[in-house]
Amino acid sequence: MKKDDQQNNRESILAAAVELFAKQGFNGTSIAAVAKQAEQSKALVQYHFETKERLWKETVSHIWQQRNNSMTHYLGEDLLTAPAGKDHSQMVRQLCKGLIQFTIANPEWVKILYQESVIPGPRLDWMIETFLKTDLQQGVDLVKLAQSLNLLPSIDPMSMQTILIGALIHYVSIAPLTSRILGRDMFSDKQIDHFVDNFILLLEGAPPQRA
Amino acid sequence: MKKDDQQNNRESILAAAVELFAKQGFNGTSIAAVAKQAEQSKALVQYHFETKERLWKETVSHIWQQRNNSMTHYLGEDLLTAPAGKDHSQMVRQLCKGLIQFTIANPEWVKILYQESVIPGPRLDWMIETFLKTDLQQGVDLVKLAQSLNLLPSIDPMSMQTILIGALIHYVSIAPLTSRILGRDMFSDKQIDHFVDNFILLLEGAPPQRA
DNA sequence: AAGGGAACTATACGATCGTATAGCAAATAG
DNA sequence: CTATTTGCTATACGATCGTATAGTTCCCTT
Repeated sequence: MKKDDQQNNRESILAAAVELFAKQGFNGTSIAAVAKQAEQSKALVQYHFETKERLWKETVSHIWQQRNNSMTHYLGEDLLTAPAGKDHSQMVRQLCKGLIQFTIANPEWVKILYQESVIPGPRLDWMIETFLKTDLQQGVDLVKLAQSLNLLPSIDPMSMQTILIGALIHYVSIAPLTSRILGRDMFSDKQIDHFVDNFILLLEGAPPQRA
Repeated sequence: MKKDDQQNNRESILAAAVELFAKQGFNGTSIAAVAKQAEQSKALVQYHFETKERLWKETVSHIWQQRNNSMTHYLGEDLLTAPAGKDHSQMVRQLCKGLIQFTIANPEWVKILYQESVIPGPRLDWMIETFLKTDLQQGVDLVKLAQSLNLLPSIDPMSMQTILIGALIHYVSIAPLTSRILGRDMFSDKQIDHFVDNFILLLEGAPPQRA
């Protein structure tokens, strides 16, 4: 029963760290706060993770691992198992909704990305080498695949990826804010559908003028 | 000579605070660090700004004020003084390039926005009430104006605003990161033009398929 | 030139930060 | 059954955090 307890305690600390690091960032999160959130002693946190930096790295790795698992769940099925027939509009819809819902279900990595990408330093260096290089390549590859299936406009893939990810992530990032200002729940299916519908109109080539 | 000195010292502290709060966030920035950056004593910072929260609020206000001044410079002229003739593509181009270059010239507010929008709390509440409500409304109004001039696709203005701002801000936000990964300077005119050109292709309705 | 107030300094407070270390109980190995 | 390792705790360290307060300098007013 000892090993199990250790795993449970370790994981509960990690889960608490995920929540706090994503919400408050590296500097805003103290080891004591993580310990309190996990209902463990501060000393135990340091026993399992040695230093704050190591705790942070393990936390980010954990977030990215969850993210990658979840990603295949949200995107893999729809895009790859139905490559042929279907309505184009429906497939783009699935892709965009998948990306948004995936981001809503996994908001931590976006928060970490936006918090750390702004601060040059060893943490950003580590993230770039460990995750972001690969991520960028995979994102561009996904766009290329979608373009080859005529799901996305055939503009420069790198630019297309920036626009796609930028628009969708931005929607999710400021959704809590927009919700409060507008008094609507931007995370509701209805609002997401509305946004995606309009985004698709744009992707399919809604002209600036009808004339 | 006393008033002048006071102004200078106060402003040098504010300038230092702008830099540090944008780069490191509220929690990551200490009063001592601001003082050191401004080459002033820590006590002087507290004399002028009382508490850290007040310093932060004045800093954010200062950032937004600069931002609003700069905004009219980057957008006001091009859009409003040439409402009639001109090539449509050229005007959208001006609008997009203007927004990107404006964001590059004023990166602080985006950093503050993305850092704080993620953390629910009194600071976000204050920002929403003081700036963000107005900002959102103005953004949507700008899109409506552009749409009425046939500069942007006539989809839902709110969605259009999210896509436009999201894509452009995202480009700037991860530009340092992309630059390092790809080995190109994404802040160079050449790269910005390339991105904007492709974005315009999308806005003008590059179809998913040519068939 | 006397007085008052504004700009600024020196110094110290308690709290909390991340880290270090010594010890303890229980499980496991020999 | 003893010895060693493992999971965990108790406690304390120096540094730095934001804040508080008393004092000093110097311009401006009258």
